[in-house]
Amino acid sequence: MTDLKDATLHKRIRSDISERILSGAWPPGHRIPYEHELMAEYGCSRMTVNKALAPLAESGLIIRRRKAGSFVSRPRIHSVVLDIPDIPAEVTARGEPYGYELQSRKVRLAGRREIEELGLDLPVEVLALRCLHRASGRPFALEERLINLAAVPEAADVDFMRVAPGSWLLSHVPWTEAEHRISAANVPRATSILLGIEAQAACLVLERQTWRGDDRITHVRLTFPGEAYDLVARFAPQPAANPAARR
Amino acid sequence: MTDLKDATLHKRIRSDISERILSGAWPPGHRIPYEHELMAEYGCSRMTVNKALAPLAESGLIIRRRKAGSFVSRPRIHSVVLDIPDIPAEVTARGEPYGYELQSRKVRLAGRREIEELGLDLPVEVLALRCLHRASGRPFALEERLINLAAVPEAADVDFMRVAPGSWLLSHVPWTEAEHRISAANVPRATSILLGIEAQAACLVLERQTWRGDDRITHVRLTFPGEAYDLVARFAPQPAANPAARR
DNA sequence: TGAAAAGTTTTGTATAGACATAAGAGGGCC
DNA sequence: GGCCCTCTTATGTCTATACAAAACTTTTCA
Repeated sequence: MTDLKDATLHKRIRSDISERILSGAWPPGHRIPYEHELMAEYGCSRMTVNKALAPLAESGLIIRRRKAGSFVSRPRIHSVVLDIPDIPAEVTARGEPYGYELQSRKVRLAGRREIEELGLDLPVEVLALRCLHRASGRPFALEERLINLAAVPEAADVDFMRVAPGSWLLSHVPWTEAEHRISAANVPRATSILLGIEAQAACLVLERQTWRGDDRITHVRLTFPGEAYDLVARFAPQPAANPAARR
Repeated sequence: MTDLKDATLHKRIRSDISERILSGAWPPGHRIPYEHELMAEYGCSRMTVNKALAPLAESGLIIRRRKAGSFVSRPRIHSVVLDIPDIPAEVTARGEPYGYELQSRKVRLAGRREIEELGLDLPVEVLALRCLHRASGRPFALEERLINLAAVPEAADVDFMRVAPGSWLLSHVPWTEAEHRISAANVPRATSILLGIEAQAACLVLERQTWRGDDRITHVRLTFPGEAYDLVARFAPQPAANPAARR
């Protein structure tokens, strides 16, 4: 019951409770002790109990209702923390030498399809980049990226032969929102040739759209050969670190 | 600066600060005001300021050091909350009629490959299920599931003709950990026939392994026709609700 | 000069009390 | 029975205070 790992009292109360919930000892719907009962049990003040319970309510593990009490929440949380890869870091983390190659770079007005991908209304100057990431010399991912030069004019002067656009953007442009779309696709022949795979082989496609406030910063499509790549998300419900890993 | 949406003071302080960080006004490394400065600015007690800042530190957006102060943390968080679908809910949420069909059900000793998928050491009795989920009559997902009967003996008596195994497990068996693997694959011919797609069409494959403590509960592989299905994760860094959606 | 000691500042945790708010429980009235 | 009002109870938020721990700064003393 008393967990010696957690030094402070409110953390110990919190982990005692979440442990009982997650072990199934307290099933969904079960009423957990009132604050004053926990005060008595742990011999502490109500603020301390409240500090233990409030984050459990915020994370959705319990539901609190005035007068009624606190209850283990019914619908089990069903979301997962997915670690989205920064490709150079990802490849080197696997212990493979990382290679990067800028294949094309153009500044131009966004085409119709690109306007849609960037979600813009009117034509705008974009920087269009296509890069190939390699692991141990083999193609690892094809990156097709549009950068909105109206929002990030500095990008026009960066030497993307040397630095990958994802890394540069991540460290130079703050963002407030991102949307990821993960899908499977049969890619066009040109793409399959670049990736060195068969024409009909399935690929994992990760698209990311990034905003800063209302400005669209960038849209990127990463195409991974399906055979060689998985995304792995591990959910350990405690709001601790997220130990995501990849094959 | 002052956000009228957030009724309570500590939430307003919290969102004011995270807003300035996420907009880039306070870049990584920037020292945010001391607690006593925020007390003066908002005219409140230190406990209230602390209640605003503590979750920001816990979520990793800021780093707090005694004597030195609190700072915007350097490495930008790069993970994403992905909403993993409960298929019946998912289909009906799209406004399509949901159909479910149990295709096969067997209790048997786990085969070699299945032992590996369940991560077991020795042979064990499993319940093997194959179900097809339909949306508007069309195949939506193929579910291939193994349930470890040593861990969940009750599953042997459930009528999985009527209730989908995912829904039953979710509401009857608590779990403590889950690992998800997302990949793209060209599926075997038998699967493509079941899903009513071309033999070489790419599919999105979602595998989930669930634990309760050290016991493996279930392993499931969901295969979605790639053309018809995306996973979408929207990252809005506020630790509020996760507004995930799907195409 | 240089290392140890003392002081200062900031965060971390906890207490006790106060008032507000929501909502279930029960009683009385039509 | 059904409806409204009041009473009660549990949570929600906040204050003021206290002491502890960490870490940077200054002073002291060998």
